[in-house]
Amino acid sequence: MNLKELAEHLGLSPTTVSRALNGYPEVKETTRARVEAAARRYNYTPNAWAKGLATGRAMSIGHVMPVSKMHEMVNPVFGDFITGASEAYVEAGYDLKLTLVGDDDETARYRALSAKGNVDGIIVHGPHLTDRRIDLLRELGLPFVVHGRASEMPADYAWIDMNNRRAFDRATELLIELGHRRIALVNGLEHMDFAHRRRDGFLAALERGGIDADPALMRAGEMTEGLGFRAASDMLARPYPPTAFLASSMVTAMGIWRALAARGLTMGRDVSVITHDDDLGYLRNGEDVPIFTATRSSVRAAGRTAAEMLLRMIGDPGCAPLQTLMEAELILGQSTGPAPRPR
Amino acid sequence: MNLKELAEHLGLSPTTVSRALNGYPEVKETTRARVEAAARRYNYTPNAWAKGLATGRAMSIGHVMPVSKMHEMVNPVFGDFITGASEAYVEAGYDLKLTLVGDDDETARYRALSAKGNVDGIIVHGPHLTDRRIDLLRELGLPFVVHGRASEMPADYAWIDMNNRRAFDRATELLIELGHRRIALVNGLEHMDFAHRRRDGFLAALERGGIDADPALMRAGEMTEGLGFRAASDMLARPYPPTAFLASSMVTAMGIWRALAARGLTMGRDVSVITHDDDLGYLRNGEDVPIFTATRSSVRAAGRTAAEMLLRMIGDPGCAPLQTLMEAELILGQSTGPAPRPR
DNA sequence: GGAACTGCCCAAAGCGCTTTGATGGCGCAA
DNA sequence: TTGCGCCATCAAAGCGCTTTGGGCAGTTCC
Repeated sequence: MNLKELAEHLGLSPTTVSRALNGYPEVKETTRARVEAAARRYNYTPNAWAKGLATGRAMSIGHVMPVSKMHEMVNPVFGDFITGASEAYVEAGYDLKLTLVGDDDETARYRALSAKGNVDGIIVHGPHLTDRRIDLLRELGLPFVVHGRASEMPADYAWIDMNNRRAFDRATELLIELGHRRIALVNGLEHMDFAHRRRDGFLAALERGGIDADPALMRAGEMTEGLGFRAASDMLARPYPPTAFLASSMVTAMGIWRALAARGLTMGRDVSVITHDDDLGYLRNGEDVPIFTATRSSVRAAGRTAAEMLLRMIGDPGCAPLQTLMEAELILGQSTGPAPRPR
Repeated sequence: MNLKELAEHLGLSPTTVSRALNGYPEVKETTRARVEAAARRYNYTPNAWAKGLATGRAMSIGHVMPVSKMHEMVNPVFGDFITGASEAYVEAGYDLKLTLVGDDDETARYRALSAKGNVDGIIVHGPHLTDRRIDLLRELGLPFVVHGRASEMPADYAWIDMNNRRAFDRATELLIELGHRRIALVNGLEHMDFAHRRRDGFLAALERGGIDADPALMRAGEMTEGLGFRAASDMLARPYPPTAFLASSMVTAMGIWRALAARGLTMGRDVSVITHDDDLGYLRNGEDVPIFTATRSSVRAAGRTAAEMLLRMIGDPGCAPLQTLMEAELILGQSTGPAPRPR
């Protein structure tokens, strides 16, 4: 059933039917009601292609996810982020177009996405410290929101980010207050902006605490369970092992915990662990009592807000780039305790 | 830059340019080369909407993910599945359109997706034992592939599935051979088809081993870490605790492991654990040595195959529904060992 | 009573592409 | 020279929708 057929059924012109369905004021209310009833009855849905062609609006948002060549993995927070964003899209009648790209052909894919004209805006995932994608998108004139920031670039674009620096600063500070002096950082890849900022926060707190950073206690890599396990195993085998760990993700923290267990150490008593917790649906940090002391920030909420920001910018092309900074909460769990007395 | 402008630049008609770019035989090779060069130079990309409208093909595949109301979570295997599927789409020039739906409005969303005509096919995620979606899609006449099966429905649709029954049968058999008699199952929600089949396999192996299934040792729920922890904690507190666990996912197994650790039990010695391992990028089951003994099947490979099947079916509408059954491998890790002597 | 609105509806022109059905030019055989 | 077939190209129709620019009543205003 298309518009023309529907119009014939109703004895109206396509014009009027179109206007009735799109809420234009120049149709009589009784006519509109008739049209809407018929549309429902015949299960009429406007053809997306024709509509896109006629209006120039795609009613669709592109999400471009980098997929790491190394582990051929997509960031596990992605599912939650998308879930949040999708709520906003559904409400606004938008579709979500997903593109996964390897690091190589990325700019080409952005260009194509823009030229094909089948997205109204883009969400950029996983920004690096300097990120050419931002310049490219600005040049293409396509509205976009970055999930995260690119610290080394002028900040005149739209972004939503968690205050990574502050979060890790506070977490480190807490460990110092508990008496820890040998604190290890198991971070994400530090060319990724979020990881770089976390490192900054970590180092800032150490410095305030009068503690020299020890490169041997700092590790960065893709945030897998294995990274946590290997990093912790290595560090614990050293002459002056750390008494506390700061981890960039729950799965990494679980790897650290496994390494502790393998050495017969008890988390929260022998060794303290703080992790960042993205509040993922399938990997809650405990139910009533948190397992890990953690800096927590819901990535799902971030997804929803990012989508809302983008939709607002699409709706009002003149508006300045929106920016949102979310603060993480520091929640106390069972994985931290006072530093053990040096033996 | 659109087709008409490009044609004017070249002093050709839009017809010829279109044919040249789409590989039709009736243009001279030298002309084709000229056209292609110009297209590249002016960065011409055909407008997706116009193309879709003219051809009736959407060049886009819909993925419809149910998002569980209970934990507002999307299945964590999703990211990997999509990564696999996306490889096939990129090669074939297809887009991926993602729709997340709550359990309520699902049929409406499928109808809309079909009527809007902006997908050529659909991948159905998370089928239940009986699943109305399959009837609906058949009725809509849209090609589709189900990731999983719906056991209680006629199997004349296209699907790709892992042999869940066999996998859990073998895993249970292994535990029995190791001397375990009190074996617990911590499963996914059993109205989901995969979980139901795993349960069947588990029960079949118990029966062959002459062991009565104990309802107190069977738990089903959303496959979170918390489920594993709670189920194992409860069961271990019972008068006759299990000596082995079978878990439906890695995160659940990690929850079980945490419960063991909390009671001072060592996995692989005091209590054995086997899990299913979807071979997720960020949650590898150990690097060289597997942490868990596991039934393993790559969900990423499944995603890729599902996409290829769907594309083939779209390319050849006459072809019968394709079906693929993948076998899981049973890999030995450190989490299993002989049943301890009863005290 | 005529002019100027207003309310409701319609015809037709696009949007950018594909595809059908010509068209003109050229070589070749009769 | 005429006639035929083939090659390379083109004009125009159409995909299903929105939107511009009327048009025709009926109403209001001076």
